[in-house]
Amino acid sequence: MNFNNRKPIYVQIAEYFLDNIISEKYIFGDRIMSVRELAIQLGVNPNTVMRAYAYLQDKDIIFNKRGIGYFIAENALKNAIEIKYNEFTKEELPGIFNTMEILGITIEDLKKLYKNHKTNQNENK
Amino acid sequence: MNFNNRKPIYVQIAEYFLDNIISEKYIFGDRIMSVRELAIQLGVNPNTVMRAYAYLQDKDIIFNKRGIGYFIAENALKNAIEIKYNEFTKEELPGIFNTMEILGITIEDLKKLYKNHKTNQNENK
Amino acid sequence: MNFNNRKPIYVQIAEYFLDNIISEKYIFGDRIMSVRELAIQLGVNPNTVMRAYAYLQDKDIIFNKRGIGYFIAENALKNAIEIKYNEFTKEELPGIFNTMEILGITIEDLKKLYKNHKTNQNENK
Amino acid sequence: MNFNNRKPIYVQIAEYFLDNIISEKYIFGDRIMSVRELAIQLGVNPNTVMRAYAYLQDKDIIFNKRGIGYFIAENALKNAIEIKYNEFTKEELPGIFNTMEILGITIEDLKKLYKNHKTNQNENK
DNA sequence: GTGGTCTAGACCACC
DNA sequence: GTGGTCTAGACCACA
Repeated sequence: MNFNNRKPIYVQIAEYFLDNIISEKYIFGDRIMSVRELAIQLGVNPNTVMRAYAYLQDKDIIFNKRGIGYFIAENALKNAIEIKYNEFTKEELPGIFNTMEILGITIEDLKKLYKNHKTNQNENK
Repeated sequence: MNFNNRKPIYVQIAEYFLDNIISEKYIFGDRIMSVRELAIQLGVNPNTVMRAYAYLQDKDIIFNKRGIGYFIAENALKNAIEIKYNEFTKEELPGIFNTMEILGITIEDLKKLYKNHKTNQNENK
Repeated sequence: MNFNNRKPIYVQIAEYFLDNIISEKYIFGDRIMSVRELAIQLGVNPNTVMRAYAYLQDKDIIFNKRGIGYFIAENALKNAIEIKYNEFTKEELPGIFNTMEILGITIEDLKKLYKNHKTNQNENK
Repeated sequence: MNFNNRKPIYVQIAEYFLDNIISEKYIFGDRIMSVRELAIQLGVNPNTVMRAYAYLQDKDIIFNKRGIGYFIAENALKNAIEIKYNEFTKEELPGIFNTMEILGITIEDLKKLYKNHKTNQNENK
């Protein structure tokens, strides 16, 4: 995983799980890596992973069996979608729409930018 | 001006000028408020305003006449648009498009969300 | 490090890093002193160091790992040379050449002055 | 006269006189513009001109006849050369030589840069 | 009056 | 521990 500097690392870790739960790579009951393991794999301080897990646990995305590990919760999929969707529409979109108006970018323009985005993505594969 | 907590104040001050330059409320040659003046008006420390002005000067949006004050630079409009546009397409859009794919949101869905956004905006007026 | 009064301290700190990157005393990946550490060592306020670091980061000379510290960036050498060279040829040389013409100093004269300079340097060692 | 922002305006005004005295456009006994006149012509605060004149008077480059005006002093040429030369060799050159060493620029390189400089100058005429 | 630099010290988020 | 932002207040050069 490559971290960018615009968001806290622990947030990026949490998002990684949210995304993979939504795309159902992780499903109810799956055990996820231990804090220590993941920290080593990511080259990151265990506290940072811990913080991501604490966040996910708080949101009912994962749960903890003491002494055993962390597991995907029953409502993980539903909750993950809800979190992501709310964040998207309430936190991100207003700013985006605002900027679009200031710059005079229309939804049609956005469509073109989206196509470019997809093209670039495929090229980098 | 109301500050939100998600971004540093000095960034929000700089953005205020960028936005108003793009909408041509400020044009080439206009003098902007002195550091002290604006600081008092915003209820903020002069250093904080200074930081915003230093950023804008570095980006060729404003320039300084010694002992007199800050003025909108000749290429302010061009540069402001460039900064805002790059910020938008390079920093914000990729994340947005990513989230849209994960959540299965299409450009058509976005259009609807945009209409809602506009409606809410008008209601709050 | 001894500061002179002709330039702001934060500029002199930044130049110290530029020079040492160019002479390859600092290379890609090296961690530099933390803001606080360097501030104490130089007997200077952390804000002043911070300002130098912010400048260097903006110019892609150093980068930050969150919560860990600042490191020499990959293109630090290239960028540092470019900055220094541009500063030299665009800002300093024109004035120098102008003064030389007014005073009737030739490049040959300069060569002699350079030799004196080197001699004095060695005597002071 | 176009001012640049790297030096105080009053210094640039003083330098204008020094240069023109050295090139003997102004000679002993010439009356120079009054403070007010020059201030208006330059679009500058009279205090700023006053400061330049005070500096020049202090260095025995000009003198004042009360109620009449400022005049070029007898030893203006000699003094102007001395000031300019000292400043050049003591203040400017050491820094230049230093930078040259850091960047690995030789006197031969400088010769080429000087030729470019002259070429550009002629093109702009 | 203008900006520019600096200090001292606080508080916060993050690792 | 790390950086980042902000305040309060000082001092200075310059116009």
